[in-house]
Amino acid sequence: MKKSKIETAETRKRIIVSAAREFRERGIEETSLAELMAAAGLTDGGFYRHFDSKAQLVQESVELAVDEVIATFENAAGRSKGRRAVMAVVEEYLTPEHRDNLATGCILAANGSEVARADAAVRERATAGIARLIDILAERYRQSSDRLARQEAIGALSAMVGALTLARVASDAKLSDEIMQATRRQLGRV
Amino acid sequence: MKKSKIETAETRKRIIVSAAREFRERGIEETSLAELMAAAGLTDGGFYRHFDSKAQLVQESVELAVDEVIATFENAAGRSKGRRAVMAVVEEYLTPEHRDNLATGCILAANGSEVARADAAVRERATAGIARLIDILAERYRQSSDRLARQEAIGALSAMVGALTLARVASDAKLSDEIMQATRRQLGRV
DNA sequence: ACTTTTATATGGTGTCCACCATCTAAACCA
DNA sequence: TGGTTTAGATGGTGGACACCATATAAAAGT
Repeated sequence: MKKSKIETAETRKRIIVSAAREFRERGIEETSLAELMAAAGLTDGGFYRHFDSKAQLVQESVELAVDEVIATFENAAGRSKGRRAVMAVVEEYLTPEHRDNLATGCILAANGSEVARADAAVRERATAGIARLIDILAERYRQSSDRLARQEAIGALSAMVGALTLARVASDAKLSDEIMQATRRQLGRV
Repeated sequence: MKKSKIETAETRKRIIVSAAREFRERGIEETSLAELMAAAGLTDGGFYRHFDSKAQLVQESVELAVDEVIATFENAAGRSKGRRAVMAVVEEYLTPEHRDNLATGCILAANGSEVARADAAVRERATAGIARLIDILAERYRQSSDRLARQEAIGALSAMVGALTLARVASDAKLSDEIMQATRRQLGRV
């Protein structure tokens, strides 16, 4: 049954949004097209009317997820300036809520090691995202007239992604919480 | 053709060693038993003489890989004391060589997001490894009479794992190098 | 109004994978 | 030494997966 152009565009978008969540929740390779289409309320046969391949959907979903982290960083930084703004991002990033909600969280922490092995198109999108996140933090560090703004921004981003990943690996709840808390505090030191 | 007890034990060990490398290189779920057995110089039929399931092999391989990172940390720290020892670890961890050699590198960076989704047995082994790595670094920070030794240790480990993961995602060689260099320098600041 | 186009459903196909049954020859044990 | 056990090879099996052919019905175009 044919749908109108608007509905078709909406369906396509819904598949991407849904995939961006599922990939972060269950992993990219681990999620099948059938699961994805079901999550979007469709059967899997129609998939190829919207995408050439799973690889193409992965690219677009990664791009969307990357845009989401960027928006989250910008939102968290909000109207604050300097280190205050950086710390607002850190405080929102390293929380039990973020740790426990893979589907809506940072793709670099949710799929980091998988993206590192992904095809060039996917890695390029992720790379652009990393560059943007560094810029967002560096800009704030610079507002605190930090001469090593960019270096600190990179160090902070690395620590955030690493800490969240480790906190998710840790099956010991206490250790998991401690990893996030210690990294938060460490980044808060001048 | 039956093999002697010694040979059997050697074969079993060879499969685990080989798997620990392949899993880091290609990913755990992405590596098939047939590939693993071929890499160990065997056909896949005999696999179940040594292991109950792929899950069991994964557990033992992860354990081995975790032991390897721990040994690498201890070795790099060597006879140095305090922050000097920590920096020796960092300088060895955040190098192009480590970045470009997945198979022999840190499992937390190579399989972080995958291990976070793994079964309880695997996560427990990884968790024990994380705890040990933190202890190794904290002990050194304490030698420099750092009152926040444990917090610094956790921050440093998070930054190392995060930076290596991001450096591997980055398809831009310059950015990749910069991520490692900046994180090295950032961790070197007192 | 009527023809053409197309979004999705249904029902495949070929391939890969974890896992298994069986065989064989060598090691083990009495 | 002869019977038993077993490491590993060979050749499955059933299920999952990416992807495809076809049918259908509704939207688009004339």
